[in-house]
Amino acid sequence: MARNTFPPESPVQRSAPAGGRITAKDLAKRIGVATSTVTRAFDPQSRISADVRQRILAIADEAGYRPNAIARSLNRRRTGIVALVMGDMTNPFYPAALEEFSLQLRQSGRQLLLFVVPPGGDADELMPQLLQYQVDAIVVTAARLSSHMSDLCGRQGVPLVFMNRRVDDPTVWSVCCDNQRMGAAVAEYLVNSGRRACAFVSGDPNVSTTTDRLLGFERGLAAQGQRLVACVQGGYSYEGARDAVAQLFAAGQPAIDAVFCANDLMALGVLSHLRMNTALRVPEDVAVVGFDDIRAAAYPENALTTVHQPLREMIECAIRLLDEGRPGGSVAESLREIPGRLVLRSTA
Amino acid sequence: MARNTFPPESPVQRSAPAGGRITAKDLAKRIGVATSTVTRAFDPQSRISADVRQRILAIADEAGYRPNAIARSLNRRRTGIVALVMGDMTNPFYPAALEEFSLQLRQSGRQLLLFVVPPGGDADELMPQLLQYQVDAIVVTAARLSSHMSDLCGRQGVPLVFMNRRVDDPTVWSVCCDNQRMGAAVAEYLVNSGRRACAFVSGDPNVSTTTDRLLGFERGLAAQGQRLVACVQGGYSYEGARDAVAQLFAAGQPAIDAVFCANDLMALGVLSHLRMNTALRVPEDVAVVGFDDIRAAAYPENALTTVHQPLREMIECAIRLLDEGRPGGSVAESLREIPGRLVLRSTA
DNA sequence: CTCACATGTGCACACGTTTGCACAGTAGCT
DNA sequence: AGCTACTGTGCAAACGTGTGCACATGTGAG
Repeated sequence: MARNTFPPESPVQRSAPAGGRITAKDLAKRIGVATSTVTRAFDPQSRISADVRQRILAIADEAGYRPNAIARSLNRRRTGIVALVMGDMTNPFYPAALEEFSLQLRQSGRQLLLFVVPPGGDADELMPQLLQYQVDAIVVTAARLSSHMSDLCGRQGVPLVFMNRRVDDPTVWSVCCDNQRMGAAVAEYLVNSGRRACAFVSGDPNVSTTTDRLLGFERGLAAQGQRLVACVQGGYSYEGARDAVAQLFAAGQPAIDAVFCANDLMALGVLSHLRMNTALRVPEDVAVVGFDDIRAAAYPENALTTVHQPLREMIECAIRLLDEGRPGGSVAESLREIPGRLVLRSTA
Repeated sequence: MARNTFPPESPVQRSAPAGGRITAKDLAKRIGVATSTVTRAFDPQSRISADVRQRILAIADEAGYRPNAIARSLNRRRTGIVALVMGDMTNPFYPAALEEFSLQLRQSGRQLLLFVVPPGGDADELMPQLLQYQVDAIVVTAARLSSHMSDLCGRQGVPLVFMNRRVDDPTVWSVCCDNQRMGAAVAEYLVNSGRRACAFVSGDPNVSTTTDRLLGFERGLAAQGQRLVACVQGGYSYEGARDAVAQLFAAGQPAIDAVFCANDLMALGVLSHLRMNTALRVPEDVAVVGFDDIRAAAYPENALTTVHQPLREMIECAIRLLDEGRPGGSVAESLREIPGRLVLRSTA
C-alpha cells in the first residue's frame, strides 16, 4: 500500500488537529475555497456572493464550526471582553448590578470577565492579570483603585469606568446616582414629616458614594435650619451598622428620631437592632431610610423607605461610555449623574 | 541627513505599534536578544541564565511589559479561562458561590468568564458564544442545559461541571451537597421534636437539587412512620414561596406544624407570611427549616434553622474536577457529594 | 471594441506568543 | 586530545484568523 507515503514531503501536514476542533482552513479545504472566503462568510460587512456564503454557513453549521474568538482577537486587536472589577458581593445591590451588566453586555455582543476583590483586598493586584488578557475596557464598582493603576490603564489605552463611585480624575469616567441631591431630598422629607434629630450611618468615610450622600443630607438639613445630630460608621455591612447603631442608642444620645443609612443593607441592620433590642417603634419613634432599593427593602416585614437607584439606566450609561474611549474634558464632564427617586414605604 | 532612509527596503518596519502596547519583540530588540529569550524569561520552567532573566524582567517591568495572554492562548491552545454559567442571581446563595469561585480560580491562576442566564432563559443560547472563546472548562450552576449542548462540549473536549445540580450523564461531572441525606436528617429532627404534620416547599419539580431533598425528606418521614402532608411549589423565590404557603394555610389543611423549604430564600418568604399575616407562632405552632445557610439566615430577626451547604469545599471539589478532564466511569462515579450540616437556630 | 468600473475570490502577510530544533560554548571524563 | 553531556541562545515555524492587494470576470457607456 502507498497509503502512508501519501504526503511524502510535507513536513507537518496534519489536516485534523489534535484538539478535534475544526478550523476555517479545514472547512475551506473541504469546500474548495480559500480560508479568507470562509472568514468573509461570517462577516456581514464583507462582499461575497450570497450563494457561496450560504453554502459555507450551512456546512459550517453542520460541522459545528465557529470562528475562534481568540485568534480573531489577536488579529483585530480587540477581544470583545470587558472586565468588571467588583468588591462587596455581600451587598445584594451588587449582584443585581452584575446580572444587569451581564445582560446588557451580551446584548452588545461582548463578554464579561469578572474579578471579585476579596473583602480586605485591593483591586490593584488584579490589574496586571486583567490587562494581560487585553480587555477592551474596565468597569470598577465598589472597589478601590490606585491612581497609579488608573493611569497604567491610560497608557495602555484601556477605557476605565467607575460605577457607583466618583473619582477626581478627568481621564476616567464615573457613573453615579445624583447622591447629593437625593441626600438632600431625604433630609427635606424627614424634616417635613416632623423629625428633629437625624443621624447618619456611613459606609466608609473615604468613599464618594457615602460622602456625597452625607454632604447632601447635611445641606438639606441646614436648608431647614437643622444640623446632623450623629454620624456613625457601619462599614457597609448589616452587622457593622447594627452594632454601630446599638452603641449610638445605648449612649443615651439626645433622642434620635431618624436614621439615614448609606445603603439598604445597613438600614436592615439598623431595623433589626431597633426591633429586636429596643422598645422603640418604627416609624413612630424612629424613622429609618436606606439607599439602593434592593429587593429585600420591599419585603413587607422590612417595608423600608429608601432611595431607588436606577440600575438599568446607570449601566446603560456605563456601557455607552465604554465606546467613547477616554473622557476628553474636565472632571465635571467625566461624571454622569443619573437621577434617583425616593420610595416611601413604612419605615419613614 | 540619511535619517529617514535608514530602513530603505523593509516594507512595514514599524517598531512601535499603534496601540502603544509594547511587545516581546520590541523588548528583545531593545535588549539585544531574541524574542524567544524574552519568552523564556517569563517561564520559570525554561532554562535560561539567571542574569539574563533578571535583566529582561527588570527592563520589562520598567517598560510595563507583560506577555499578551491572548497570543499565548492561541499558541498553547489553552486560554486559562473558565466559564461560569449561572442563573438565579436573586438567591443570595449564588452570589456567595460566585465570590468563592472567583477567589479560588484566581488562586489557581485562571480567569472567570461569567454568563448570567436571564430569568426565563436557557443556558443553551449562551453556549456558542462561550465555546468561541475557547474556554478551558465550563461550570454550570442553577441553570438548565440541554443534552445536545452538553455533548457539543464533549465533542469539543471541554470539561463540564454541574454544581449544585445533578445530571444523569456519565460524561459530565456533578458536585452537590448530599441532599437526600440532609433531607432525611431534617425529617428525623422535626419528628423527634414532636412535629406531626410536615409540608415541603419545592423549588422546581424538575431540578435534582429540589427533588433529592424532597425524596430524602419523605424517606426520613417514612422511617419514622409519617407521611408528607403537603407539597407546594415556591419557584425558588421569596415571593413565590410566600404566596404558595399562604394558599396552603388558607386552605385550612390539617394543621401543618412544620415546613421544610428547598432553600433559605423561600424559607424567609414563608416566615414572612406566618409572622405578618397569621397568628401562628414560630417555632411553637409551626417549625420552618431552610436549606443553604445564607447570611440572612443568621440574622437574629430570622434565626432560621437550616442546612448548611459547605460552599468552599464544594467549589474546591468542582475546581479540582476541571483538571481531570471528562469523567471516565459510571454516573455514580461522576457525582461528588459533599456532606452538609444541620444548623439549629430558632425556627425549628 | 475599448475603457472605466464594480464584484467576487485567492494569496500572502500580519497579529504576539510558544517551542522544537540546531548549534556554539563550556565542562567533565578517560 | 577526543568524546560525551549539558547549558544557553537564536531561528523559524506554528497557533487560527483578518485584511490589503492583485486579479479575473462581468457590465455598462461611449
